[in-house]
Amino acid sequence: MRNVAALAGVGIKTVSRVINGEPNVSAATIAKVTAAADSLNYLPDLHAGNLRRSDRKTQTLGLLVGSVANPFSGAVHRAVEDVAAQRNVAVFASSLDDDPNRERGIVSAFLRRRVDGLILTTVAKNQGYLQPEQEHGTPFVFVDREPVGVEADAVVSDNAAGATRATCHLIEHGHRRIAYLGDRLEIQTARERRRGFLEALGAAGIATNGIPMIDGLSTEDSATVAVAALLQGEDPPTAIFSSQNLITIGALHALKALGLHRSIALIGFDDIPLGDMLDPGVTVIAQDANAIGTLAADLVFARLDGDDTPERTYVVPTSLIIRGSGELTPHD
Amino acid sequence: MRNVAALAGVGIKTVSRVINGEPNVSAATIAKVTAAADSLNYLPDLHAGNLRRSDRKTQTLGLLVGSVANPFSGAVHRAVEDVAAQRNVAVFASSLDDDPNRERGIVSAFLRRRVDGLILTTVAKNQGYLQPEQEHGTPFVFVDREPVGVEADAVVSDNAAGATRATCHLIEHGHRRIAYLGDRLEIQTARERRRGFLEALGAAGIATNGIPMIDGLSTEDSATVAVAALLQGEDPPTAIFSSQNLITIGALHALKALGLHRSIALIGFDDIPLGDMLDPGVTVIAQDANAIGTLAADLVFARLDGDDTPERTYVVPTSLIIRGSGELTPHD
DNA sequence: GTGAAAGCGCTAACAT
DNA sequence: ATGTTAGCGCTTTCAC
Repeated sequence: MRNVAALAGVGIKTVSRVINGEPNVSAATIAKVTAAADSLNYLPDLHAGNLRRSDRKTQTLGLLVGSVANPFSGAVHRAVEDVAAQRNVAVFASSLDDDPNRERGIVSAFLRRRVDGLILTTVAKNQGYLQPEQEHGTPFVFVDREPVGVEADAVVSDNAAGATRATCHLIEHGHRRIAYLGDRLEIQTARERRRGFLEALGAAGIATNGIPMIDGLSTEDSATVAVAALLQGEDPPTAIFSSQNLITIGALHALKALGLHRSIALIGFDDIPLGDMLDPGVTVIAQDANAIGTLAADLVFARLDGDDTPERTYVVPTSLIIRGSGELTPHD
Repeated sequence: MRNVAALAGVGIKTVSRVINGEPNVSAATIAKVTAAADSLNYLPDLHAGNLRRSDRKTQTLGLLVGSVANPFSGAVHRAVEDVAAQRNVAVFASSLDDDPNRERGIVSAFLRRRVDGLILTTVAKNQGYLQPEQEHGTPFVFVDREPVGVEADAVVSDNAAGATRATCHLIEHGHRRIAYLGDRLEIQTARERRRGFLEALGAAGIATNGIPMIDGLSTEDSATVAVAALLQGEDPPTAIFSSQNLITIGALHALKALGLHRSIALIGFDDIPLGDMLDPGVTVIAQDANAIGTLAADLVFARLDGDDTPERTYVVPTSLIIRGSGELTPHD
């Protein structure tokens, strides 16, 4: 900036004014400064400016998701980016892999870089460690899972209701012996979906003891193995409710390998890519990742703009997408 | 930091030494400073430090991809992040949507934030605008597409060879009338894959005039429409080579809607999710997104570590994954 | 082993 | 309409 000022033959503050589009600079001066800046390929240092700027905003957001390689996370990320881009805000993205030990390290890496706000999918038992930073004024929005130990906005799917809907759909198609495939119980959404499943069975008067329930599935392969064992064991289920996209894909592999994909019903929570192209199509409870990401970003910016209404949890509805696999009956 | 120094009863420089793990501080002082920092929830400001630090490294990388919601981009992103995380480097990710007008804006947003290096999938005709920044010492690595107008490292798939391989595979299965579905010709990879396709036909002595070739497909829907028209027109092909994952998915929809998915052969460039679960399975030329991302990140860090060997392009091999759709014959 | 002073690139506050 | 001075939070340099 000094060099630009020297080349343009003006003071450094005038350059600052031109760069930031501040008023009270003559057109001739603007032209001189712009020309000098261009010829030197000058790009202002956002962080140096921020150091002294009164609002202290870095125009940066931190986003923590399950994995940037996961389609659900990717869709959320994209929605957040689109909102942020309109305000010239850049987005840091990190993958958590549902590892509670990485959580604090990643958050602190964001905070050291003085992000203006954070959008987080967390997995640690408690997010109380964020409280000092929150009091300091940094807004947090949790997505997919609600925080524990700190009051903050959260955007989640209606996990229990969606699971109930899926289960009722299977029951309506005549199923009584429905297996449940779940993620690790540390994860809040897994517990919610599990609860919704059990409530549907209860409401239909189906005894839940003896129902095959497998928790703790965290990878596609573990689901494939578990489902294969289940279907080849005694008294196999006539339908399966799978509570997460990778688990659904694992279950599909097992069903296909055993040639049972046209006889055992399946509904998955979370849509899967090309679910409409399989035979039968895969019936799912779809989350609206785009709506979730957009809302989360809007909330962060609203807080940054001074919104100080009480923190709350926003529930984004899921939808049942009927494609065939969930409509198989026990007699197929 | 001042507050920490005051609370610990030491000078500010001593706090700096403790935070950065510099030597020549007594154990007792370290303990005092650490306690003070903890009680104040102190987190150093990375950018303020960087302003005066001699190496001027922000521990930040910029990544520009097609879209963070695209599975290929997501896999590249994840690989880059994993390499960066080992060095405590955070990653900015932005989506380009193959829009040349957005390219410079995003790059300049990264540069204003003084990223240490850039990994870019570009689409503008020319990247000469990066030259001043490159001379200034910022390393660039291009992924998926080579740059024009600037000498820089690039990591690409063997696009032409992969397309040739796919086409030969179809020819070996008896096809002579093979349709080509391509992305917009502004995109370098699209041109390379097109070239590979034509070379395979030429080598087999198949006349290329009259072969149905459709370029400029950029969305799934446009591919569906184009393929439907192609198959219902006069003299339809017996096989299709699709040059990109979204196009392949669009083609699959058209084939299925017309009930031709078991009679028209199809090979796609780029793997697609659940390609193994469809019926028939989708034969593809798969890119190794993980290898591409890892190599690109390794190259950026090598440059940052002082590697000054000549810039070059690295070619990552693709692989043919046989699943059924590419092995249908003209008589099926 | 420790601290004081200067300065990184920029903006706020106050001149002129 | 423009420039000057101080200072953001930190590291450098150098003195103690």
